[in-house]
Amino acid sequence: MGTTQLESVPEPKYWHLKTVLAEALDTDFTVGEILPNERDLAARFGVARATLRQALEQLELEGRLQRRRGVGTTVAPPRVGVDVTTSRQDWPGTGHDAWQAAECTVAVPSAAVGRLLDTETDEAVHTVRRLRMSHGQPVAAELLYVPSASVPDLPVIEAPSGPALARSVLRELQRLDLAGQDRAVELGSAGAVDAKELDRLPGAPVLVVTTRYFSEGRTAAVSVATYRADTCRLTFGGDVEISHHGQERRAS
Amino acid sequence: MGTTQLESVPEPKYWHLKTVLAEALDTDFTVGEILPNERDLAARFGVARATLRQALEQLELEGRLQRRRGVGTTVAPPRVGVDVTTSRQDWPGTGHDAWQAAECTVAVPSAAVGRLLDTETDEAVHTVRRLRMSHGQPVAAELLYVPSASVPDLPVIEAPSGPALARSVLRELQRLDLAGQDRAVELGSAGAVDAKELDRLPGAPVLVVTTRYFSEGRTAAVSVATYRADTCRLTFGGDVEISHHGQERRAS
DNA sequence: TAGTGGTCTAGACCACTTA
DNA sequence: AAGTGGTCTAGACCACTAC
Repeated sequence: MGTTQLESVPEPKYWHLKTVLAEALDTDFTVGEILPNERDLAARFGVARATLRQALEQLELEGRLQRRRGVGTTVAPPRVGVDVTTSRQDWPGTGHDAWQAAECTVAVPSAAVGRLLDTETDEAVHTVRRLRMSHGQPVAAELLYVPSASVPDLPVIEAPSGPALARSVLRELQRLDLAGQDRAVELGSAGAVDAKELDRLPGAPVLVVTTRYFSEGRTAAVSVATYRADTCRLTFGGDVEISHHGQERRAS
Repeated sequence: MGTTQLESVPEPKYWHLKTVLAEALDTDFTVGEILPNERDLAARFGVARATLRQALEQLELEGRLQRRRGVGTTVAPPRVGVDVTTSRQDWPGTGHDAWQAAECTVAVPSAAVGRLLDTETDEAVHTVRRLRMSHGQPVAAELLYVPSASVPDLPVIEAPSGPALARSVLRELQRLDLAGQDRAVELGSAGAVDAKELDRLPGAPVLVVTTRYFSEGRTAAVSVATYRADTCRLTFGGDVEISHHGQERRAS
């Protein structure tokens, strides 16, 4: 025999299936095309539906497929690159791909966020909820925590409803001069509310971007943004330094 | 009745189970403690093992559990923050938490990498494999692609074996002055080789960090590093500026 | 050898979308 | 109403680890 492999490694069926499907996606399908349904596919490959689904789940995790209940499984477009580099707060409704639909409440943050903010336990902070759109699709849901100390000039007269308060808080925050920021990215799964806003099922994989904004030696605000992991590629373009070839370059 | 919920939302069992388990982890368990086995847990909660496993998978994805075949399920420690900010190539064997065990071959990269490198199709490049350790555990596996043009002074006399070549390539790369870099983070699943080096099963979720290094107006190298998503939190700490009030800040 | 998690099966029913 | 993916079950066997 060929001695190509000692076949000592019994590759799981779903893994092999995933490989076969991935190749098929490259050659026989175009973006947006719908695949046969799971029962047919499973029968075609001679496996149980659960096994077929394990392969599909992996491909969806890698951003190659998109599955929607009641509709079907389609070939996903390449992930969109979303820039996560911001030197100042983005203004809702301003510009190309940005944050939208702000909402604001005042609440006591979780212990973890409270620790990042250096606030007293049980101290309530302004909590702004925003949604980030890209190409008409929601890509991220953010919770922005702003201690009252960061927005001292917030008009107290108006105790407006959500959206108006959100705009006020963002506007006041804008006035602080930002000393710097601090970012972390990790994998998480979407909670119920985030999932609904991102048009995904609860538990969908997300990239959680936690940002601390510094100003005047304090932590002025903390942002926790959850990006759809299936459709997003987070880009950090801002690290290009002033090159010797004359004009300073900046990605994007 | 309480009218608290219209119970119109039949929460999936595994989701509820996950919530219950997450609370139990916080209150009744300590880091490193082993949980009862899956069959017992499933029986205790009155669900099928597959359903219980769905909950455990989510918790593992969130970095709260660690499961090892043949051993059991243990409570995972908090994720370790690994700094992904580098102004120059890290030197293997140099310093605290760094890259180790370099290996090098010469090969034609995938089409996607070739595109990032601006190389000719079918042009072979030096391919350095490194492993990043943190707290004695492997956290990332990297492939560093270096076109020959970036290391022109590489001693051609020595056509050394893997590790020696790797050191040579890294040393030569070190001599280039780095104009800047370009980073992207996305979710992926570990291939067979990465999985083995990271001590995970194939298909394990990873954070793929793709970095382009620029020098002299060209792309000098491309790095594709896959970080264990279950144990790592990628940090970008370098964005804090030295600004005393109101000096120039980069980025607009 | 015993016990663990990983894979796989063949069903069933549910929630959702579309027509 | 028909068709899709999502959830769930009750088994079985396999691969790995540790004793």
